[in-house]
Amino acid sequence: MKELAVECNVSVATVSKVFMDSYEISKATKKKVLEAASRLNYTINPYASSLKNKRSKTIAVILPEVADNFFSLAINGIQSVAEKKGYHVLIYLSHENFIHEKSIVAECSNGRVDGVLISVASETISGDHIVKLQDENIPVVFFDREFENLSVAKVITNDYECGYLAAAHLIKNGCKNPVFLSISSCLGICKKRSEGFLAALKDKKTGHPETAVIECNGTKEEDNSQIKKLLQSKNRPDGIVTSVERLAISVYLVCHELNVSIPGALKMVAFSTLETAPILNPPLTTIVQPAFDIGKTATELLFKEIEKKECKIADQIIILPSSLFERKSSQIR
Amino acid sequence: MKELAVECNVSVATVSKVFMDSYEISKATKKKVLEAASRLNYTINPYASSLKNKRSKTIAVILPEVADNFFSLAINGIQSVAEKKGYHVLIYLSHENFIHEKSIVAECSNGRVDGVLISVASETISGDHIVKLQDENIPVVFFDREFENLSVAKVITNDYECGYLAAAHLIKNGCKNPVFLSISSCLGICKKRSEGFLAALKDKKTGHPETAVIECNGTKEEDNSQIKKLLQSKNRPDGIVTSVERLAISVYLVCHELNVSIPGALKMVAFSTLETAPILNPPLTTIVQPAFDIGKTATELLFKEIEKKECKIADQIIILPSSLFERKSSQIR
DNA sequence: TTTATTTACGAAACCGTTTTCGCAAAAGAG
DNA sequence: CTCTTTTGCGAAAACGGTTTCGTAAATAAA
Repeated sequence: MKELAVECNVSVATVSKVFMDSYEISKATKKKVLEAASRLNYTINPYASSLKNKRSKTIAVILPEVADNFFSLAINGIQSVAEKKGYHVLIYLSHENFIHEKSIVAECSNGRVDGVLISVASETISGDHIVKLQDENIPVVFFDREFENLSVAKVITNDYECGYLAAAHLIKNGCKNPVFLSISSCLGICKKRSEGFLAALKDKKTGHPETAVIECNGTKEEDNSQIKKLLQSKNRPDGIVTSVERLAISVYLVCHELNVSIPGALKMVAFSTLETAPILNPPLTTIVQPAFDIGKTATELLFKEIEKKECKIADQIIILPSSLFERKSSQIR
Repeated sequence: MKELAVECNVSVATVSKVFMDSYEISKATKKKVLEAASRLNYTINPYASSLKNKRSKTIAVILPEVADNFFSLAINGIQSVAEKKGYHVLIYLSHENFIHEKSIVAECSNGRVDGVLISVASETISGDHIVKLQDENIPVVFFDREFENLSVAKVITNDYECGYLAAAHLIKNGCKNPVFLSISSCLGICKKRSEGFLAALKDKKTGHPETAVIECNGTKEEDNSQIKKLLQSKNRPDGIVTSVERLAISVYLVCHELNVSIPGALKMVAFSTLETAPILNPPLTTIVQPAFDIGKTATELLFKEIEKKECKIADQIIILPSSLFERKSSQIR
């Protein structure tokens, strides 16, 4: 900037003001400086700028994993609005691990980011790290996976209703013993989905509510063998609802291996945004979350607070409904 | 930091040195300062730090899109090493658009990042923006999708061989007229895969090399209708190799719609890391890239230059082989 | 005991911006 | 033609660290 200043015979203050597009500077000098800048291809140093403004123009996105198609789509939504605002997006992966998530969140509190979007890990058992972040005046928005009972803005889907819907759908189609595969009993998303699921079981007086929610929170191999055992047990279910995408794939793989016919012996509904759902064998009935919109809306909400248009977003809850796509995996045949 | 200094009765210089773990500072004061820091929960301001060191501890990852499972896995690999090094990861999406890619790359040249990992957009028709980046002394590594004829480090897979392998596999299994669905004639990855594909056609004296490479570079809908037309034409292929994941899904969807039997009427091989390949209808023969390792290796290479362990990585090429998983979609029946 | 060296720390300059404040010159008002 | 206001710009002080260099005290060497 100093070089540019001497090149143009002005002060650094003037150059800075040109880049801020200040009204104090005449058209003529603005033009002169900008031309010289592009000639020397000079651009503002973002960190010096951040230091001065206390604005990083960066947000953090904390995800449990990125292999799930849901999160890929959500990232797209997030990116689309961040970019429009001229913001940069830092990605962090918690790998479903609470300790890891805490250390990531801690990294976000020293001014590195202006806001945080987070979908909590399945192993997260406390919201203290999030509260601490808010205490440091960093806006936070949960998207999809919230941690309950916190005064934090959230963009989620209608999990309870969808849990209910999934169970009701299976029961309507003849299931006598449907089960729900959860990944965590702490996770808001799983709790609500399973609660809705159980409510349907009770309403329809079907199945065994006491044992109908099964937790799969191991490695992929552990989950697979757990599912295998489940499908070979004497009280094996005739219907499964999976709470996340990867469990749906596991169930399919196990069924192919054990020759369990879907939907003949087992009907399935999956919470999933899998693009390949219609071309699976058999086509998979899915409850699909509006992943892109969840990401987009959460980011818009975050910016409301970052830009102080709306000072307190903390208690705002936005619910974007999911929808059931009925396919062969859950049909009567 | 100033507050912390007075709290501990030392100078800011000393505090700074404590955090740098300088040998100049005694065990005792280090302990004192660190304790006070955690009590006041103080952490170093990253941007002030970056400004002074000219190190951002951040790398950029530029991707065409994130919906493709390949990139999700690659991000995991990238993140795994960046995290170990204490680096942060900025994600940018080019949406396959060249102009967009250029503006993203430009953003990376003002010190915001210490290095760039890029998988180029399919519409990228020049490498000037990349060269410019290198001129600014920002290390760059291509991963998976390179732009050819540039002196830039790259981590890629054995595309030519795999293209050859795919065609040979189809021909061996009885295809008389296999085609290759490309997304761009400029993209190194597609060029090599299609060249390998064509070489096999010539070697085996099969098919119509002049018309065997078809470019699908439109929207999803445009690609779908192009594929539909292809499968309804009188010279319709009896084998398809798709260069990217999304085209494989498109072909399957179209085949389901048109009732084209796979592998009866059409055999398929896809370049893809789709986790659902074995449970598709029919199971899909894939050539799977070691996505995680490509990301990981590329990042390691990048850090070699960032940390100046190896001054010039520019011409290094690392090839990680892909492997063919034969499934029903390409079998003789 | 004197001199040389090591240890532990502080003062101050600097990294590249932004912003306040002051001040001329130009323009407008009376 | 004087007086006020506006316009256009520069000097300098931050922002929060890092680093060089200097120095006093403690230790070692002679």
